[in-house]
Formats: sequence, structure tokens, C-alpha cells
Amino acid sequence: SRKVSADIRYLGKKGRLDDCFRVFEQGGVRNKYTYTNLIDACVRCNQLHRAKEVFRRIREDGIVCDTTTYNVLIRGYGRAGRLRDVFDTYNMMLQHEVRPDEFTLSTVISACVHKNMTEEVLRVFKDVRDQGVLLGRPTYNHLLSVLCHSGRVAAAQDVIACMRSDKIIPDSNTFTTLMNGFVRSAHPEKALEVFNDMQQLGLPANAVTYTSLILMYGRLRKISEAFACFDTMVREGVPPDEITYNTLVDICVEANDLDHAVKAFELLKKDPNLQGKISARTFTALMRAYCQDHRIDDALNVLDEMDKAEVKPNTHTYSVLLEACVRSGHAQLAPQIWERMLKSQVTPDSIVYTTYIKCLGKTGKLEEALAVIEDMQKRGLRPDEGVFTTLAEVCIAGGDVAAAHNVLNRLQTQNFRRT
RNA sequence: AGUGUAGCAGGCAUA
Repeated sequence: SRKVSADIRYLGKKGRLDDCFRVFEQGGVRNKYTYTNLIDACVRCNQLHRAKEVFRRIREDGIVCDTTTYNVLIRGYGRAGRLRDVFDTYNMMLQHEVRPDEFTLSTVISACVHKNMTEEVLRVFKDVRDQGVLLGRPTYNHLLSVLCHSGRVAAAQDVIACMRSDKIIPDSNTFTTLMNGFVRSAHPEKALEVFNDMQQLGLPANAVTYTSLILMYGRLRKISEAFACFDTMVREGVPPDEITYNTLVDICVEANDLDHAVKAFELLKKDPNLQGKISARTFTALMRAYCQDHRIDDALNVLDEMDKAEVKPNTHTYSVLLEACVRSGHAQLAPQIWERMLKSQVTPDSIVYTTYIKCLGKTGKLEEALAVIEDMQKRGLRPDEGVFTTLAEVCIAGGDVAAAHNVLNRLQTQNFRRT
């Protein structure tokens, strides 16, 4: 049983879901461990419908599942953004008298980030605490981050009080987490207050802390303050890391400030700690800056620069480029770029495919666009809702309504809900 | 035995 479970887990992490099922069936061991690992594998491979099916089979087999089984399923729903199912599963768990634990809380929190579901999160927090479970610092930090994100300052203060009564002293990470929550809330400037509190308590700020501050200035469209913050960081002896630079470039792009984006990129090049090593992520950020300015040539130059530096582009690189082609009226360049992508051994994902379909549609290549589905399947990729939706739009724009219907019918057979 | 846990980018949908 242990071996079967371990194999399923290993294969699931590798994305080899069919092998997981094979091992499960052939292993002949059916208990809560093998079942739970199988569900987990389905979730990791984004095959929620199979996860649900396995969960149903547990019951039919008369096996009692435990907290972990529910946690794994909840995580699956959370990743799919299906919040109602998250809480339905949670309630089912309580009904069956399976006790939620720290993992449950943390999983629910992850599911609720970016959604305004703080009441529900607080309820789970209360349930778990009522069980007498002592929570660790990471879980508290996680919880605080969601609360700040939703602007629930008072609730966050209550949680900090709970933390202290559990003898967990808020540390630098706690404060940084609070800042991050606020930066993404409706009131990014609150992050600065937290930063000041932190300084007063004498807690050290690290690269994450300063990067959050930089992001805050970006959100407030204060680019020069963001750069000043970067200078302070360096002066205080906190070495910026790659994410700091990426953030700097990104906020300039958001603010439509190409000059500063280039400046941030130059700063990175000069950083002795990074030794001139520039990742695909960073190059892509710079490309976005040019793309936003409709400077496709310059964006393509960045691609050349990557080749020269022997940095392999990734799927983001190409989706950014292709999207820029659509937006800047250069969709005719797409097939060339696509070939270049394949040549550099980048395996396109659904997002790159969707963007490519947009390009093909814009240049009236309906046939090619429709052929994309087969191309994806040949690669063992399951087209997602975005691919189908875009393809249908392209058909309609091309005046072929029948083809659009066809696409939507296929979408239904693929187990997707139509939106 | 198994699940979660501080900062970054792309299409579609959603507001």
C-alpha cells in the first residue's frame, strides 16, 4: 500500500495521470491513502472531473476518508476557482464529523485569495481553533495576508491578538505579509503604515519587504518614489534580488513608462550580485515594455538578445509577443514567430495557442485557426475554455457561424461549462 | 504514509 501510494504521488507530480490510474488499478490496494493520493494526482494534473469521480468511488468501496482526503479535494476546487464547491466540501466534511485541521484552513485560504470570501475564511479559522488546533506562524501569516488584501484591518488585528495569545510573536515576515496584502487591496498606501510600524518595532526589512513597497508605489503610479525606494534599499544594505528588478520593470510597464522600464533593466544588468545573469522572466518583462509602446521591432530585438545570451524563451515570452502582434496590427508576423518558437524548443501551452488563434483570425486564416485544436491534441494538450471561446469568436468574425456552433459543441463534449 | 503555508509576468472568461 505504501509503495502504491508513493508511486501514485510521484507520477502525479510528474503529470503522468494515466500511469497513476494504471498503478492504482493494478496495485489492487484500495484504502484511504491510495485513494487520497489518486485524487491528489488528478488535482495536480488539473483533471478535477476525474478527482470527483474517484472521490465518489471511495464511498462505493465503503472506505472512510479522512481529513487529508477532504483537504486534497478542497484544494482541487480552489484551484479551479469553484468556491461554492470548496465550501460545500468543507460542510460535507463537518457533517461526516471529519475534523478540519491546519491544512484545511490553509487550503481554504489559498482558495479564497483574490476572492472576497473573508467571512467564510474566518469561520473556518474559528472552527479549527475551536478544535483546539494550534496554528503555526506560516498559517497565521497566510491568513493575515488574505484579510489585509480584502481590507479587513480590524479582523487582521483580532487575528494578531490570537497569534500573541498562542505565544507566536509577529516577526518581519508577518509584517511583510501584511504589507503584501494591503498592496493588492483597494488601499495600497496602508502598506506604508505597516512598514513604519515595522521600523518602529526595530524589525529588519528584507528584499521582500522593499519589493512590496516598490510595488505599492507602482500601484499608486509613483514611479520616481519607487526608484527612490530602490535606492534606499541599496543604501540600507539590503541586496535587491531578481524579483525586485522584475517588479520595477513591471510597474513601469503598467504606468506606460518605457524609459523607466529600460532604466530598471539597466540597473539589473549592473547588479554585481546577479552577475549579469538575466532570466527569461526578466527579458520578457522588458519585451512587454516595448510591446506596450507598439515597438514590435524592439521586442524582437530583445528576443535576439536572449538568443545571444543563450537564455531560452518560455511560453510567456511568446504569448506576450503574439498578443502584441494582434494589438499593434502586426498579426501577419505571427506564423514566423510561431515557427521560431517551435525551433527554440518551446512547447506552447493553451495561452500561447489562444493568442496564436487570435493572430490567425485577424489575418483571415480561419482554416489554420480551426486546425489548432488537432495540433494541440497531437501534443497531448487539452484545449481549455479560452481556446474554444476564442476560436468561436474568430469563426464569427470570419462570417462562419456554422463553424462557431461546431466549436461550441465540441467544447461541451470536453466537459466544460459554457460561460 | 498522503495534502497547505510571505513578494513577480501572458490569452479567454469574470467584475
